[in-house]
Amino acid sequence: MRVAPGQVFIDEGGPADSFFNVTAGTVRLFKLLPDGRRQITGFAVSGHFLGLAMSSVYAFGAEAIDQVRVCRFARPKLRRLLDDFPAMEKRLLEVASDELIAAQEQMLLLGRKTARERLASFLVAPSRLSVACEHSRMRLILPMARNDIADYLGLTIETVSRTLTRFRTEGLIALPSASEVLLLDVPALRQIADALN
Amino acid sequence: MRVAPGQVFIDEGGPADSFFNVTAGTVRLFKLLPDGRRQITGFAVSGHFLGLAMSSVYAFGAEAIDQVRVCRFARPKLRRLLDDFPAMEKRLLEVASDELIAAQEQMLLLGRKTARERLASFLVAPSRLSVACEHSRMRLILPMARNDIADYLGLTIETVSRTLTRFRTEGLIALPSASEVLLLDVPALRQIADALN
DNA sequence: CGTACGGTTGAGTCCAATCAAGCAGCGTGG
DNA sequence: CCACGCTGCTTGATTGGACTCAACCGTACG
Repeated sequence: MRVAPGQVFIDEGGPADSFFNVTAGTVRLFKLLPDGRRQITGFAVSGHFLGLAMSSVYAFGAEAIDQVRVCRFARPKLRRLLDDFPAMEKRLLEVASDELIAAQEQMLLLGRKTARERLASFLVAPSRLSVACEHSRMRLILPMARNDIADYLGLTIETVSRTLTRFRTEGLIALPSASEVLLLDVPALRQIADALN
Repeated sequence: MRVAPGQVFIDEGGPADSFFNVTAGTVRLFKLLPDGRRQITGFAVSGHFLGLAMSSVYAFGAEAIDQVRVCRFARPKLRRLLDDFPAMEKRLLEVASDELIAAQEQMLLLGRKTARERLASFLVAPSRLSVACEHSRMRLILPMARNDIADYLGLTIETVSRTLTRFRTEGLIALPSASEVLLLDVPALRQIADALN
């Protein structure tokens, strides 16, 4: 199934009749408040499972950031698949367990870290697949916009922008273009992320 | 296994060699930053599973709030148990899935809700087992201190206190004692919690 | 060339944090 | 029994980091 950029293919509160496996592109997962405030709970890239919530309605929405491809399984089909391959269940438990750990890390970030620490954590997150990586440097391509980063980190777009330019003036990063970040001092950023100062 | 109040029985970063099932009391699960900032990621009461993280080290700490009893399984024993009873695996997946949903809800709270909304959410949370419940009122007994509530909601103890007294002056709650809360207008609190105003 | 959109930058505000007293409950020991 | 100190909670005054509001900039695109 192909999903165009900006298209919502899971809507929060809707009947959870399907299960997805992302095979290409980047997806944002989010929750909304009635007045429009949004919290992005995570980004899903190739390989991620979506909608493994064993509940009747989706607890979050999912929207394609760029061109996305997903494998869609109807819920009964998934059930049969799980019955036929018990190893699949074990795998899903592992995945859920990893996501739980990531979620707890994110709670720490949202509840207790400063804007500076949040941005640093975001940049050096292990999930962030670097394009190029030489000694203590790394080149990142961010598929998401500032808006998404802000809603992921519990900040505003302005604070994200300001904090990034501050990192730039401090020589910690470079910003060749809006969607590209060069980490010039990964150890320093990691130190900020973990509040070791 | 009995755990005395205040005793840490899972420490973050320690080798994850055991799996626990809480059978009595209340446990706080938390993550720490090097400078002492704490985020409580959840409270576990009777029936909750702990340490199902399929990783080699615990991603969070666990500490008894009051007198706690837990069932402890060594990791290999759990493995055998899962192999013998595949239904157990299914059950664990359900549990993990539910916790993931709760974690996402908490991310929304921590990232986007105001102090007022956070406290209201905390008070009317479905997990909160009411002692007495008549029409739109409810009596709660909180096993945790203000400190724990603050660290759970990403606030300070002072803000928790102030917000609760504000609810009191507004006639939404009563505070017979520090560990007791009477919800006088659950619908109104629910409305605040979900930002429907 | 003009418009639109995403990002940056600046000025001012505000909500929650910090700093600092006070207060109430409670177990201890004189 | 009551002063004492301890601990947890509340309340007040002030600060500050992130938000809000607003202008500006640059790139993409019709």
